[in-house]
Amino acid sequence: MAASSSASPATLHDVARDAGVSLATASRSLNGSTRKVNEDYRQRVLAAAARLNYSPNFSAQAVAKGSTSTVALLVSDIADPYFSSIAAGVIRAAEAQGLIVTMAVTERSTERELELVRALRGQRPRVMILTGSRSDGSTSQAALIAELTAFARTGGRVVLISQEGLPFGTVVVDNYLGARALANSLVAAGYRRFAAVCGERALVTSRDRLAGFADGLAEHGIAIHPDHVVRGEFTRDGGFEAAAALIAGGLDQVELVFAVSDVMAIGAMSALREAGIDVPGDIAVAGFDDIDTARDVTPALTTVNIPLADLGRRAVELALSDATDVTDVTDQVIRVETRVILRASSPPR
Amino acid sequence: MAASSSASPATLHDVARDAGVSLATASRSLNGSTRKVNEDYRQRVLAAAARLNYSPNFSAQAVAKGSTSTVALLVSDIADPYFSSIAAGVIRAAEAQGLIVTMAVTERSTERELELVRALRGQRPRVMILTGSRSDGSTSQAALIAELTAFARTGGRVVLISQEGLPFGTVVVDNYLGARALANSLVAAGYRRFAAVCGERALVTSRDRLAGFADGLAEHGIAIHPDHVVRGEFTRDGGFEAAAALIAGGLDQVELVFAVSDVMAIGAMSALREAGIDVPGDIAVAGFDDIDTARDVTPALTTVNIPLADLGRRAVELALSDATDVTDVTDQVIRVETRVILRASSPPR
DNA sequence: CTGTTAGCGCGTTCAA
DNA sequence: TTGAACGCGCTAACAG
Repeated sequence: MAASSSASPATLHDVARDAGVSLATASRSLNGSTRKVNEDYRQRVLAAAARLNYSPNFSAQAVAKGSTSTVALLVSDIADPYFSSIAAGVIRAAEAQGLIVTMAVTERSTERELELVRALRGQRPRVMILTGSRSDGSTSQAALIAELTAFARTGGRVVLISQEGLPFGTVVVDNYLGARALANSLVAAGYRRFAAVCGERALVTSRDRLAGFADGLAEHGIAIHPDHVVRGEFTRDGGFEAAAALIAGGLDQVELVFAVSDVMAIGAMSALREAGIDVPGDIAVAGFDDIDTARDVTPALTTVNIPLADLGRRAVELALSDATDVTDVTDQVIRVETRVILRASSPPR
Repeated sequence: MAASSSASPATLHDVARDAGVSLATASRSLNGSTRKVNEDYRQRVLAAAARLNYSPNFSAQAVAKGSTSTVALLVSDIADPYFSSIAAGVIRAAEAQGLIVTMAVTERSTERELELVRALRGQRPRVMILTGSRSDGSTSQAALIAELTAFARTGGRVVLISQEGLPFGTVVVDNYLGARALANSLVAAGYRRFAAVCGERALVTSRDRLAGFADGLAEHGIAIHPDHVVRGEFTRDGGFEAAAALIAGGLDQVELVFAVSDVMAIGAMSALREAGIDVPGDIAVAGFDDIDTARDVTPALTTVNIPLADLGRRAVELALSDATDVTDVTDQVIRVETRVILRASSPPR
């Protein structure tokens, strides 16, 4: 008996031999779409497979068939609840179709994103889903589009979850309208003096939300003083630091701080708390996304709901919908509704 | 010119032809570990590859080499911050090694877990990492072990993040000791009357933490009244409902509620708040895990820190450490330290 | 150092 | 229906 040296997995060949049938018959019994195999043989093959603990080699299947069952998912940061909720939706939808999900993390770097897309192409995934705000002006952007286009041209499906405008299937969140609706609701609740905590200027998501919010206020003749618009990283800590800067700069009579994401809003709330400022007693806060924890912080966070898991699900559906007719559908867009959620962090005043 | 019908990706063969060299030379230029290729040729191959937008086919490479660069990761729920933080650690460590991560979600079902492990074997991953509490007594457990053993026997590495005891590499969190230390700290802070919010009885993690907590109290002659131990799903909502049951059953003079996970603790805090019970004024709360949001809820949550991202990183390291010498190391165990973090949800009394 | 050739594990034609 | 043979894209001997 050989030593404990690792044996290699049983192959289809082994199964066929063990069952006393041909390779082709074994293949057909184990996978063959339309089964046209004698039931006796089938059973013998199945038994042999079980006996040998056979597991089909996906790589070999992919090479033989010329296609995989893989969905590649690119996120900025999987520990961020925004992305992890979307990922949950993607994975659930993919698994329902028998697809495997591979995941890569850009850590919010557009260069890294490009690298990863390049690498991911090697997997020959059926679908590539990119999530995370586009940031324009980056030098990688053109290269990224080229890479994605090359992928799409060779039969791959690309779906973006973010902003429209790129020539690929896109699941779009109407950040502008959502933020404008939020502004309107907050004005209706009696707020008049606002500050904003934003991400970096190039981030389209952040920019759209700020613009929507500002325009919503403008409808009521309200403007945010430029000193009251502070920027930081698009993370919890970024929100914390931006809010700290805001506090240091003097809050004047600001009544409500709008953060362009819940994650930033939660960071901002922590900063306010640490500065001894009561929320919402001294100052109210609102965010955007409606991540799970938005309802669990105290006070519960006013925000704009996005059906995050749905985003992921619909991205998969969009990708899989039109395997045919790729000509015109390439730039298909699904628009997802947002909904203002008023909670205790912005009581009527 | 052909229609817009999707062309197939350029192959190595195409590149070789375009560069005017042999297949082997092209292969060596593009991947060959120890480069022993004339620089002129190399450049020509690289240029051809760029021109044709060549991307190596990982599946074909895997078939030819007989091994992949894949890490398969199994989690209970990627939207749960506990798992998403671990996943972040796994992905970061894997990407640093040039490995691709595939992810599957069990949705806390042991049957589903078994199915997925079976399916994942088809990928021939180098490593399979399972996270999530073992739950004993499940009928799938034996089959799961068999499946994992088969995988390990054919050269795969298995690493569990959870409880030790299974014959695979394991990253172990000392739940028992951590909970006991927490109990001691809370008694030192002046608490005497406790309730516990737990997961289902079969979940080893939940059980270990409860046992540690109870034993820690016992050192001080304190016991938790059986009526004050409530159970629910190992989720935020499970914590909410368990706490609601606790409230309905009468809190008597309970001073602190210990939830066996932060996620449950946060659910419990919401239930308490909704019942008009002030935390920590009326009743204190403590959790376990130290997920990111633990510090952002109000009051900030007392808990036991686990270095979650590190868990993932160390699991990858453990898996990759001993490709040799598989005999004795198979059941290698890495023990991770925990640390009590007292926060505002359990002020001294 | 280069090119030729034989596989890797499997799907799928094509005859039988 | 079944089986033999070829090919998928690539790596790794082997020979030049």
